Amino acid sequence: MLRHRGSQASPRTAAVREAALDLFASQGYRATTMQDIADRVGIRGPSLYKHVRSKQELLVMVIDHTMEGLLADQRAALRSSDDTVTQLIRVVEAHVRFHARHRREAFVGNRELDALEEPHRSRVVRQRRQYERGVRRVVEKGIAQGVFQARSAQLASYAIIDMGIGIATWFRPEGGVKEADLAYAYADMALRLVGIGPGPSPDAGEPGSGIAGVGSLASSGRTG
Amino acid sequence: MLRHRGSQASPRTAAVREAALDLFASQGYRATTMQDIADRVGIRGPSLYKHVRSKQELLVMVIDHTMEGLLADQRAALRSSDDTVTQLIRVVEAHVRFHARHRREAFVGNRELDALEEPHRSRVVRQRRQYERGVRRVVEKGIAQGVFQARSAQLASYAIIDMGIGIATWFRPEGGVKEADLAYAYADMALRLVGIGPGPSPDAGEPGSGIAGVGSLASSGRTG
DNA sequence: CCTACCGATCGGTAGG
DNA sequence: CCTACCGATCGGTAGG
Repeated sequence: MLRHRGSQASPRTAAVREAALDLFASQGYRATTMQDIADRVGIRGPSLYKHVRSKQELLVMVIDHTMEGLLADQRAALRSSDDTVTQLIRVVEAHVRFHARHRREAFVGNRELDALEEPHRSRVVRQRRQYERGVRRVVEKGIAQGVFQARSAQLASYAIIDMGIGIATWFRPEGGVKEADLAYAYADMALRLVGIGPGPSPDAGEPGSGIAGVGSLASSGRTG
Repeated sequence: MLRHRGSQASPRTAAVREAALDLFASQGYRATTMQDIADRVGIRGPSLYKHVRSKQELLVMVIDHTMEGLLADQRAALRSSDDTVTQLIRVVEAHVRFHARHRREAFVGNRELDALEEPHRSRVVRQRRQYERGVRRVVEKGIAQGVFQARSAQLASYAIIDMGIGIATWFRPEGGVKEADLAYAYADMALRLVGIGPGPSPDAGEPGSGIAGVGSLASSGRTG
């Protein structure tokens, strides 16, 4: 899932993209200079232009690639079943797994959307709306079928999406929370959110323990 | 709640802070020039330095003010009752109301944390941890008392906080969703998340209608 | 609060 | 992939 497009280009070009992704995630797009990227790769600044047309192109590639992966994963989840509950579970799990596995990409896609020049920004905004619609339709279908209860399908789907997006902010693979456990926990919470209450079996987790090892990407802090 | 500190200074100074807040929210801190701020206020760029020491100081003021307001609201919510369910409801409602009412502030506080120089950044990160702890402790207490069921207090509180943060991204006061309704809806969802299932009375909302008028701050798009 | 201006940074190009 | 370098931008200061 989400094999780096860069792996088809020269190794150097792939390294440039990886360096850009990492720096955009940790410092921000505008705070990252072409010099920073070149240093990371071990070449001189101007040499980057042998691999890439502009700094903006690097951002476009990172965000486009991310949105395509996200949408593809969601489509697969939606196609996998006709059962609404199963669909919601899989859509949420795909969402969560993506944000855990591709934290930097998701983080950049969220924070640097404004740094995208037209027409790229508008295209990505459309893709994001489409992605949100995918979640909302499942919630609406469940409500119509009487299997979900929710005050507002719109608010419930925003809440579900936003809690998943937050994962990219604090999740750390080394932190001890396994991606699968995270996906299951969030799917359970999403189901509860829409009025289905299986919840965890009371002895499924260790409630008081919290889950260790939450660190932070870049500056991490959260809330505001 | 959260009266602009600027209102104590000269009207011009207040205008400078307001312009900075608005521009930081819509364009980002780095993308905003002192020239932009001066234009908005109707003075020349260098004249800004009669009101403010630096661009960074403007960001520090915005974010500090925001964190103080957020923490004060949370403390009031926590002090208001000993009942854990009531506390969670009020903490979530305060969180949601703040992110709806002070969207720009919350947005800037979240997105521009990295743009803060030391020691400001570290201080704000500590405040954010404190804020998160406030939510987590209520969840932990509820679990210990047996009134909440959750796999992980940590994950549940992150989910609750993150869904509220998301509000700053899409909420529009003109959008037709009233702040109070938003707060109630999110408090209900938070309760469900921790295993309490009152949910809305089945006829409390219009499920299929979604809620109209969700727009976007700055570029808005979400997810990524 | 203004004009004049500085010093530094930065994305990108020229021309090998 | 490199050296040399340009043009533009920008935060901030000098000195009224």
